[in-house]
Amino acid sequence: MKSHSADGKHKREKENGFASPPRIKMETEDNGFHHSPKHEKSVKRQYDDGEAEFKPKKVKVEVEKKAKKRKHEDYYEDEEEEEDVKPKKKTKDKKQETAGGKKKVKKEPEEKWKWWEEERATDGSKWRFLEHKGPVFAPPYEPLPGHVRFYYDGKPFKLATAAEEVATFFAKMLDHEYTTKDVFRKNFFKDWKKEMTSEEKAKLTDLNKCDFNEMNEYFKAQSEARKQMTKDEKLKIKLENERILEEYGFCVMDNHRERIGNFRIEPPGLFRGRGNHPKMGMLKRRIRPQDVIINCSKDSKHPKPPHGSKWKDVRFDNKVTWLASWTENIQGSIKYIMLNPSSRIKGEKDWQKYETARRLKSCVERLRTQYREDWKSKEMRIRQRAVALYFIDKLALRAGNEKEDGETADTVGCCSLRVEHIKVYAELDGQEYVVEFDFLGKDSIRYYNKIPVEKRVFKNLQLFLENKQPEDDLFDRLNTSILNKHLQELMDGLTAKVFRTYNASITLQQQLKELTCADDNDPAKILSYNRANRAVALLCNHQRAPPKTFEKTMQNLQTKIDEKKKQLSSTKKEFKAAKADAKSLHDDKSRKAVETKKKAVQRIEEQLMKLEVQATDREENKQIALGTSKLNYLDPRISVAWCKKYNIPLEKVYNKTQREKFAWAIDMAEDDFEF
DNA sequence: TTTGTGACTTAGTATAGGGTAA
DNA sequence: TTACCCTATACTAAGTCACAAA
Repeated sequence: MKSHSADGKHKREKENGFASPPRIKMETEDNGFHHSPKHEKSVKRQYDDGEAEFKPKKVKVEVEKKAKKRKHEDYYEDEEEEEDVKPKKKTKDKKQETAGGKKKVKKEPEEKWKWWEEERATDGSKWRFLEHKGPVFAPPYEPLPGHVRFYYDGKPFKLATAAEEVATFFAKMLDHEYTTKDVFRKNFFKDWKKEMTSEEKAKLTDLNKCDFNEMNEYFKAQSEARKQMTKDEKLKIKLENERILEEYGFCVMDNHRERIGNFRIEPPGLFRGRGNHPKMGMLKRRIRPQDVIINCSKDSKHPKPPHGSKWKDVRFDNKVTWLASWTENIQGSIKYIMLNPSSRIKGEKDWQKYETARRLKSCVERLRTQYREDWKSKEMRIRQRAVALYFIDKLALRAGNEKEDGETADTVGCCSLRVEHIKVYAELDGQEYVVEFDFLGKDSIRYYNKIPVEKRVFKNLQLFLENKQPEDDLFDRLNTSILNKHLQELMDGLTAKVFRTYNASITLQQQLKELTCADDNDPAKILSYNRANRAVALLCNHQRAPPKTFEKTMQNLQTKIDEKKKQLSSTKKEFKAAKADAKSLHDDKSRKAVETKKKAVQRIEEQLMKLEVQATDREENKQIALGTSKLNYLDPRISVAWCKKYNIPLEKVYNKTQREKFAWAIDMAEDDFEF
């Protein structure tokens, strides 16, 4: 492929050259050149450094030069490529008109922007030009029709709009287990009261006397009606959604039209934390324009707030990647509108992440030697640090920041493990020095594991546990900040989470090597791939609730398999009979019949084996989620290389979205890529 | 040194919608 | 053509980590 495929050549660079940002205001230099409405067709930029070494640290001036150089080209390519998905915009500004003037040939091979072949900014700026239309707000509340009533203590009770809206949030969730939980109900009722008029407040004093059933039925009927809509009605909605996507779903960042990840503001509703969340049921309030901060370039066409409203603020900060933000009322944290994973800004970062992990690969043995040594340290803090690091490395645990208690579910990671989360056994089931982990991690997913550890680790753990209560910290002299500072000293850019990325990717690579048989057919190879992926998901503890229809699905599959088996045996019989015929008749026709039957047997055998593979795959996947590791931990170049090596269509491994996200890897990885 | 904040990545689940079997 | 099933996508919560402020 590319002579300048990046693999292995960039190891030493500071990944994407974003050194820590000297605070330079840039907007003024920016000066609008990005708008340039020229429409010379994108003659793909030729690189002076065609021989490919990606020069990591160009000085800023050079970056600018390049930017200027391509300013007329790129934006319009994107216009072309979007085209088969979206209806072309008719009106709009000058650039679009000029662009629209070009003849579009639909089936023309698309030319995608290869940002990974371009220089990256080194001054800490994330973009030079940013224009967008702002977020889409949740639709206003539509009061219930008169016949849908809320009852209190068995009698209809008319709620004012504010309280009614919040009541509908609860009504919609009635079938959910959440609404039976004490904490949820308590939080809900408290927040609901805040929305009530004084009369309502006086009257409605007991949630148990509130009857939301009629409302619940109404919403169910509505969703049923939506399903029953005619094709035409559905199409109308679809087109409207496409129109909104077209208008609000994209921005222009540095000459390129890029897809926004989440352009809709989160609608109001009841907060549903995960696990045992102390704030479940609280009211997530409606976000209005005056809550929203817009970020764009000064010289762009600023987004207009909805009629009669104002933004909270409009800023021009190109040191960040977000387009809009607001503060959410449950935890007081900030929510952002950002770009899609297929965008340059996300892709660059992703690529960088894997390059950091690959750098860890080249020094991980040194670090392991070091932490082993540290197990013997005289200092408690160093021993703790070393044991924690061992867990992070060996078990791919998360760092484990401290959390404010009472504010969130009680979950932990490595540094925040408590005494109650581990048990140590000098001997267990015939193994020496076993540690048993049992704790809730991110998203309150349980981590349970029993592993034998080295004797020194074991002795250290015993020491850490001495004289402590169950609720005490296991590593009382350690936190993520201390750990990461240490890691930073060991390798530039190293943090705890790099180990997860590294171990996940290296595991995939090893497993693929181990499991793939060149002689297998495609389905078997793909099963091997999925198994390799599964090994990683297991390592990272990526779980999912078994799909509700799991049992049924498996049953259906089994039925199919049984039928296929029957079909196979009868076809085999026919094959035998045909052979017998041919033997006695010796004519062409019967010989042909033998061939036909033979092929039929083969075909059915193949189908059967496909089904069986599918069943195995599914069964093994029951409680394991592959998506998370595939999307966030596995260097996509490993998968691309594997597909190339074994001639497996990439679509078998990555769906469309994933291929878009990993376009950089697909373009640059050859079959010999080594992580 | 500790605490808080902001930006960004990672996470599981709900649901829309497209394909397929009946 | 409809019902069903499954996948892709949308959604948003919950982490990590750097840096600033106290």
